[in-house]
Amino acid sequence: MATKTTNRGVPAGYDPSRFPAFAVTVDVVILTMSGSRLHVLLVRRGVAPFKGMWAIPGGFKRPTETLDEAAKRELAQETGVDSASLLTQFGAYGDPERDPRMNVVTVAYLAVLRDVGDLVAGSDAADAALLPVADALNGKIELAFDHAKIVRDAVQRVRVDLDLTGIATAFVGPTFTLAELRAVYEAVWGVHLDGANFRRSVITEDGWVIPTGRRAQPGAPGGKPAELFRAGRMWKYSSPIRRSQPNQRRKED
Amino acid sequence: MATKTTNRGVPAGYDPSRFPAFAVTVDVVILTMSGSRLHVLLVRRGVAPFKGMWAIPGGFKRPTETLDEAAKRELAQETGVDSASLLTQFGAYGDPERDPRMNVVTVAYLAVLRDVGDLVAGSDAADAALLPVADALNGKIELAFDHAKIVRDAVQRVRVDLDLTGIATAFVGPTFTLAELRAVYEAVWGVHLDGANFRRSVITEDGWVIPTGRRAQPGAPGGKPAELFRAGRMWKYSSPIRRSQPNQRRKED
DNA sequence: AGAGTTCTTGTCGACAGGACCATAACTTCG
DNA sequence: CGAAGTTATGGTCCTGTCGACAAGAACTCT
Repeated sequence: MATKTTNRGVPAGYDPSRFPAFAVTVDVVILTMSGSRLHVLLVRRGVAPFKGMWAIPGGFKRPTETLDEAAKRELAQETGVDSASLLTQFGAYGDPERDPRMNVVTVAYLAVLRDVGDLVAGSDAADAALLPVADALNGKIELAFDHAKIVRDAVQRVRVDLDLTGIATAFVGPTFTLAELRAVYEAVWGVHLDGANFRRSVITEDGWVIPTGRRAQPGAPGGKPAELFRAGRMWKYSSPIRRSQPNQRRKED
Repeated sequence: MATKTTNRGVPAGYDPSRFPAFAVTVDVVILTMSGSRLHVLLVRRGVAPFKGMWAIPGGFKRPTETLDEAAKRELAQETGVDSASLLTQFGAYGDPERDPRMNVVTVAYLAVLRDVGDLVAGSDAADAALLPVADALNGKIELAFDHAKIVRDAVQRVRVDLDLTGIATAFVGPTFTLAELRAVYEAVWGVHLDGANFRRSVITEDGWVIPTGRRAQPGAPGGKPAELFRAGRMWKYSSPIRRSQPNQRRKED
């Protein structure tokens, strides 16, 4: 236990010049809202292993690009969207047996898009689909590799980011109603928020939402047409809405 | 732009069987409290590149171990501590030029320890030291590779974890005074917390701190001896103290 | 026109959290 | 030993925040 390390912690008997080689991939969990529920973009694998199963899109990192650039490239290839601002790295996965073919370490990114539906249509419909995250989390949809855990971690991350950053605006369009924005918080957190209180929290202090003067078309059952807003500058730093009960006070140990 | 991808997003003209090889390392940012200030464990590099500069400890991941196991092994090698519970992965770094020798992707972990001082003494004193994180962040200490950014991200992470998890108890010993616990929040967040209000927040609801009946020895300037507590079960889920002003309301855009 | 739905404004009360003061219990110094 | 200084602990007060709830406004459908 006295074998101390000076140079980057290389233990005795381990030759640093003959380092083990890994494949490095970048996987992207693409989340979006569809029908007031959270959805994830999945692709169906055409080759073994896990042939025919659903998986999150991804690919090899190239030696000349950064991890962020690789994620941006994968996102553009899969959806055609070129927006790096809502790409967030949230984890790395390197279990030895996670890929039966070889040693592969993957770095996972989270991308939040609004209405990716029409973009998926550009791809082969049989290969890519928008599926509810609830089905992926409860095992109703079986995912290849360790992608179930990756999706679970991504949802966990977006839950936290929702009251730490302004990621909520990435789910909605350039203009939006407060009900649309509220639906994001409700779907991701799985809670119910009072519409009146939500409006007050967002409206009172300025910098969060800016009224456009226009109004949205009411839905099928009618109702008063909602005001249309666009995001203010304050969303870049945090969210005006905070999760009420972050501590669950569970009974079990 | 129509080159669609079906199998894990491998683009046309890119042979997946000849994937680029990377070295994968695991670096550990070891944080601890020393004199009411946040400190980080750094080692001095003995070989090129960046010979003589400070760096965070780390080493190659082995093909047979997971990333978490590699981080745990590195932590044990560096400090002798074998406690996996406070090891948290917080980022992956893979810029092509981050290591001038070869393509290396590193996965960064955060470890929070109490009083690592005596453990460092077991190592060669000239090679490892506990230095204030403030000096590493403001550039007073120049770090090798992109380790300055890694340390910055680690501090950012522990700031967030402090009001989302019970990581505060990892900084203090098995028994502690409320002043010690408060010092953790104050040092990491850089704020001042009222001692009386802090006590009330932690004491009122039970499950957070459990009185041991004993009292601590007062320091040099005297003062009433403080009660000694140990951590309750609620720390496993969240923290009783939350950051007051998460939104800075900055003027600039 | 009337019922149903959604959006929007208003009111009220509970509660958490910060500022502040007073007291207790220890130290060191004169 | 007494006085001054320091820290811990308990108490009060006050303000702002947040949730529940009620009521009106504006639309769609039958």
